[in-house]
Amino acid sequence: MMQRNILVTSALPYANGPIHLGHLVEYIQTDIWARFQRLRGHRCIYLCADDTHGTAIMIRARNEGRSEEDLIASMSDSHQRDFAGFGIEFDHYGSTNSAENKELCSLFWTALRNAGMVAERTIEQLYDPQAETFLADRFVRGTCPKCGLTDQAGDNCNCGHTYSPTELINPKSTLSGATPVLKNATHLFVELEQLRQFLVQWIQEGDHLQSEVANYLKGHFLNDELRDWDVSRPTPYFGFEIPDAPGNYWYVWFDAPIGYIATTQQWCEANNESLDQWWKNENTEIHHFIGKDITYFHTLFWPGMLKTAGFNLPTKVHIHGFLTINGEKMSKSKGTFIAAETYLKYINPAYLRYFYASKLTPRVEDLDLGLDEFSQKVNTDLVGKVVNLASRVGKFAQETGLAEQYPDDGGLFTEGVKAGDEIAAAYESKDYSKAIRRIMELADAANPFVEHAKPWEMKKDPDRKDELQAVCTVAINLFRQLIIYLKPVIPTLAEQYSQWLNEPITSWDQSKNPLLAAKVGKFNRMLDRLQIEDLEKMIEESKNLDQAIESDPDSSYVDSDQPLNDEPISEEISIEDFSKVDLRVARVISAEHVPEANKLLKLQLSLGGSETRQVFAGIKAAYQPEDLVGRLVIMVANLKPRKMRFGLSEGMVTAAGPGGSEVFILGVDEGALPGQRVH
RNA sequence: GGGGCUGUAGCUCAGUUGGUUAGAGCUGGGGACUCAUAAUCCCUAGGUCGCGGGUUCAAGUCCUGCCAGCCCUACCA
Repeated sequence: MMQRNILVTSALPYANGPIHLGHLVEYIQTDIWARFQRLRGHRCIYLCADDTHGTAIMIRARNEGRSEEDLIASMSDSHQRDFAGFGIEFDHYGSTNSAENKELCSLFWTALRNAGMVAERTIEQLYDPQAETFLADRFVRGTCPKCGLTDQAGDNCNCGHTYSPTELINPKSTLSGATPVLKNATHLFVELEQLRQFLVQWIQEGDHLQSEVANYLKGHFLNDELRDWDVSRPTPYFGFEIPDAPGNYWYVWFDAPIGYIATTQQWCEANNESLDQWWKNENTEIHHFIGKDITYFHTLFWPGMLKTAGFNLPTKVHIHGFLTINGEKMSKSKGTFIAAETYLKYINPAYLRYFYASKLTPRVEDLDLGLDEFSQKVNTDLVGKVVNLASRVGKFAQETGLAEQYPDDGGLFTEGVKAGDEIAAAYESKDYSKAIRRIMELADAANPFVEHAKPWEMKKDPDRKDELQAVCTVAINLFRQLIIYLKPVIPTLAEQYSQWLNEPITSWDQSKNPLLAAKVGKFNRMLDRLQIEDLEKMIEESKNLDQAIESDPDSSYVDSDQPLNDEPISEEISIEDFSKVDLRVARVISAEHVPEANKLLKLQLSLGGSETRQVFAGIKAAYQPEDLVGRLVIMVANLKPRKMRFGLSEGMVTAAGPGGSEVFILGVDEGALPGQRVH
């Protein structure tokens, strides 16, 4: 077999938050693929790094009163600890804030300049004179220029209008509360349109992308002229200063993917390898694993940059969907926003690796972690079928050892060898669910063999010792085959096997020949059943963690300042101003979905007696209609009715939260009656 | 509104280039065994393959229309 040289990466996690189960969908699937390739005898290096630059890091470091370097160093430690906990085995873990990365950024930059692809344009942007920084749209709030609503986001208003932050009336910086001023800033743009022909071809030919991704790009980007990409940010910015444009920094998404190469270089230096061997060599494969949210950075900009700078293009960009838990988006309040660290306290990481593998397909689909399904699958498959096979012959085998010749097993082992090719093909094409399915079919065939042979009867008859040895030899070799096939997913199980039989598993091909004439050590329990209670504890702790997040342990009521930062307090008003708003207690008497609307529920609210109001509320993602009926809510009763596509909305239901599924309706303590005014 | 993906047994999914009575695992029901982590084994139930057209000797599989779900995008709050 020809040995392939394969370089694999996962997306670089951003250094402003801990690793959670959603991230792990990616790192686990990449790790499985890399381990599989190595087991098959290929050269495969798996590289990753922290993504460390940008405004968010700068602001956070500022808020925490420490340097950016300090922040990213501690974040990198915690990321690497979490990854190690899940058995993610990087050949090297770097940082985008490295000397190597800086140098490579210059190299890419020069190439883009030389290719005549960099354009300079002055744009007018809001600037916070107090924080001394330019403000991205999301850091500005103010009054909507179209409808006059106060405290609206920098790029769009609750009234539905979109605009530029420069059009906002009375804008405020969310960083300092200061009034931003308009300031000219020169930005540098990469003219991607120049590479259009190349990109169109690269995207649609050569199987670099899943077909649905190629279609998506074709429909969304390639139909129109490719817009210039703004790759510079004026000072202050945490990142690398652009050498030929002092006072300007490369935008974080410029230097992040270059981090793949910089990390390779660090690895090369440590291992006496040449970078060109990996990144300028047509015999090397480059595989990026990423989530669907960062598709266009990796499928448009990145290939464009690589092409221009003369590096290898990705052989394949593998794109996956998001994680849902029990069919819903991860939610902090429901305790399903589970940090890697929290999971590790309660549950064996091998189980998550197995479960993800059993659900992953080559398509860009969201993966659902149903907690009941999770425990059931782990317990029936891994414990009941796989490990049980070894467990049930463990004691006998310790006495008999393995036979010199492989006994007649009715063709089971040979079947397993045949299946091995299919399983390998499934791993290769990232169809892990298929691989797992085939492996479990083998396990399903193995247990009846032991059952029908009845080794426990042989054990009672000294004359049948050879038969007993034969049964053990078969059972252990079938188990061994399973373990080898599962090794990319659950390497720890292979290690346990190796200790037991004193045989290291280093190659996929070991599955083709049975282990014979070997001593068998004492069998130790390999996996415990997954307890529902542990899952419950994990959820409970995740809920608490959310409430206590980043709080001072000495104080029980230290809440994050994030909400206030996101949305600062509005300008002062008089009591008369407030009294204009007529808030009323109302009872939800009916609630239903609006078929054509994505976010709206249609509510009928009763103000007591025969007074009712029809209100459309953007809470579909957060509430089920049936859960609302009967509840008391607080409504704005004198709001001018608004005609919507779906009907007339005669008021507004009050709620807090950023939106989407994070919406929390205001309630009222017991005793309040519909129609009563809120004073 | 535009684009994409999906829709097969209660649940999770297989169904190869269209070819005989549509499959598996789990769950459910009945039985057996005791080597094994209340594990295992045997038997069994259960499907108008989202719906309607069309192509074909033959369609879960191809074409088309519709419906539903999810995602992206736009609009709407």
